[in-house]
Amino acid sequence: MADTHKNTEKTHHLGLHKKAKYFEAKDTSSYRIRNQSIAEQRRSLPITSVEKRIVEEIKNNKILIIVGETGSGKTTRFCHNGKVIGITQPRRVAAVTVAKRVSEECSTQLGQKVGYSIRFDDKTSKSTRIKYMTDGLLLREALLDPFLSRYSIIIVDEAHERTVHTDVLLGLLKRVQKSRSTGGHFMNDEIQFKTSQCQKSHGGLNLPPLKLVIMSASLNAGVFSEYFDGAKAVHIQGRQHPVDILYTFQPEPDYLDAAMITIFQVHLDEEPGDILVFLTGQEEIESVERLVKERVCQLAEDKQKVLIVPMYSSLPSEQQMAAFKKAPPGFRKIILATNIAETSVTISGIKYVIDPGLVKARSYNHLTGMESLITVPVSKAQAIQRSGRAGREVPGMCFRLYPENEFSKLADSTVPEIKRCNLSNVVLQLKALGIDDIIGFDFMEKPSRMSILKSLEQLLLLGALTDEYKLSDPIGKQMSQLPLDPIYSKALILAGEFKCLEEMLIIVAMLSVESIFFFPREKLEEARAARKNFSSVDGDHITLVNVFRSSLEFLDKLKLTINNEKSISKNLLKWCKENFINNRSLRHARDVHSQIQGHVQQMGLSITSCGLDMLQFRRCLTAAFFLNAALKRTDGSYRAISGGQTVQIHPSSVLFHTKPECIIFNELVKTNHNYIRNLTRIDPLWLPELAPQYYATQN
DNA sequence: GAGCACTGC
Repeated sequence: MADTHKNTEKTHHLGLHKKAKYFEAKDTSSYRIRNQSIAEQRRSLPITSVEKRIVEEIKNNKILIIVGETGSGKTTRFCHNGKVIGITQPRRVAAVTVAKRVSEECSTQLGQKVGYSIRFDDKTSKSTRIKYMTDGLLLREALLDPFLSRYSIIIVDEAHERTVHTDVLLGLLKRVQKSRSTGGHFMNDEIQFKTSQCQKSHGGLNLPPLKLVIMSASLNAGVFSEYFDGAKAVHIQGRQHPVDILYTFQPEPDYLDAAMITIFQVHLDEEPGDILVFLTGQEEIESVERLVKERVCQLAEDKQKVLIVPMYSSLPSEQQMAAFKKAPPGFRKIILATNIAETSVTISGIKYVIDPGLVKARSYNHLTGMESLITVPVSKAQAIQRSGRAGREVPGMCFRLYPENEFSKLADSTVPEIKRCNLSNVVLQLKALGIDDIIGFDFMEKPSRMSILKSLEQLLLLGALTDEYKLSDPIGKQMSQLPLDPIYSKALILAGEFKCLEEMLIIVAMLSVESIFFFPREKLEEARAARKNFSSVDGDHITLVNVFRSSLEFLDKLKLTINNEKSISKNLLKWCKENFINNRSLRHARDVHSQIQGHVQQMGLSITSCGLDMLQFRRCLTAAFFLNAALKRTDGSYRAISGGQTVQIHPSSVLFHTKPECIIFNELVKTNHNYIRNLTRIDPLWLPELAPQYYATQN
């Protein structure tokens, strides 16, 4: 009863507080003004004539910064001296879709003149001259070809996103460009040696200069220009429709409530058009979905035509597709989305954006090695990106659920990822590229000295570096070749010695993907029962091995009776559903598994199994993950040995109820508590025995 | 008793 009353009161409240009261309409919003002023200040050109100009600019400049929504592909219609133009993207899906579009525009078959290359999927050939790829992949290529000799031009798209890969790539490209114009003197001896061999095979030709184009949607081109020694920046006006930005008069104490009110205000008062609401996570989306559904029922019948669609990454792909479907005639679609709708997916039909201005972001404490997910205010750039989602097809509106003076207090842009993550992988790759002075490396934005030192220390403990902090041979070299977290690469090398490489390959594949199990709220008991079939008393690692092997057995049996690819994957999907396993994650794990298997075979490691001797496997896990050990306290919590933090077993672990005395774990994440995930029980005496370099001096 | 978003020859 009380609930109903509350609800009607709120609905009423909506009626009273019309737009003009609740929101301050900023028709001459800072957003539009800013767009305008760029157009005035810089020589902005309509998109059709821009192409010619850019080709001209690339001819005349070694480096060019292009700012604005360019419509990727416009700049890539030419190439020279039989070399390749490489275009990098932060995301796989972007690399694929842009490549497809450009190859269609050129009327060529994908994979011929225009192709793409991403992990697990290479659509290029000898005749490919325009190659789209992920930036991470180009970094990997640089390990084999340090001068990127195949490329004449490299275009880095979406540079404003400042992912770790983009930042490292920019540093590398700056260096490669300098060395290609000075004949390679810039690189150290080892790389010069590699290059001279490489050049011999190219008939001793000197490499032509490398041209760079940096594309950024950010309004702040200055940082890129400055980094590339005052490189020329060209501004291009976007093809966005105007978006009216509306702010609240007062700060909203409860942003979910404010979001609810706004959803209904738009639905009842504004003309047709879909609504996109930015929320922070799955839980929040589920609860808002329930609340909206409840309140819709209380509306007049002709106002009940709404379609509510949740959208977040861990949603099974069939359900994600629902967000892309058009709403039935007369219906309004309301999409409740995480950050995924900010850049990763584009949903058509959106006219209204509701933005509480918050995001759940990963932060990393390099002192404790602890990652945490915290809800923080978005940056100005993020808020602008979000509001832009309303103006892709028609003029739109964006409701920011905070006052305008709060907007001005937001940070201009999000802190680049390289300043808030574990750098072990970055450091290892730079070392493998022959860059020994990591602290002196010309990063666009330098990570803290502390976090670099911490990574060097970790790599030293893993044996990837010598006492002089040089890449060790063979361990460090092998580790750098594997596309894995360094600690997983080390685990594979160790597993070769422990004769359980087969099992460890499965583990690193399963740990490298998103969550394998899922526990839907409404079928929790069923899901738990399903997992019991795979559970091991030893912990999550062996449980994951059991899942992987069971799925392969099932797949093999299927292949004996059916030879229709489609029907096989349909059956596998059914098997996954029955077992509450995420089909996408499992497929991804199979891909990682076969890729890494190829790598370790090439390295000459022999893939042997420990059979039923799980003791041996657990000892190997201990030798590999000794840095992540924890001891039980009397109260049932745990103490992480290396960092000293108090931690708890994550409820998703098979050891949640068992609580063994001593465990090793793979992940330490702070959400509501300090949770450790993916555990195996071990004997504490194994630690000084198997990791004396770390535990011999400790107690 | 619980899961922001990306990504890797």
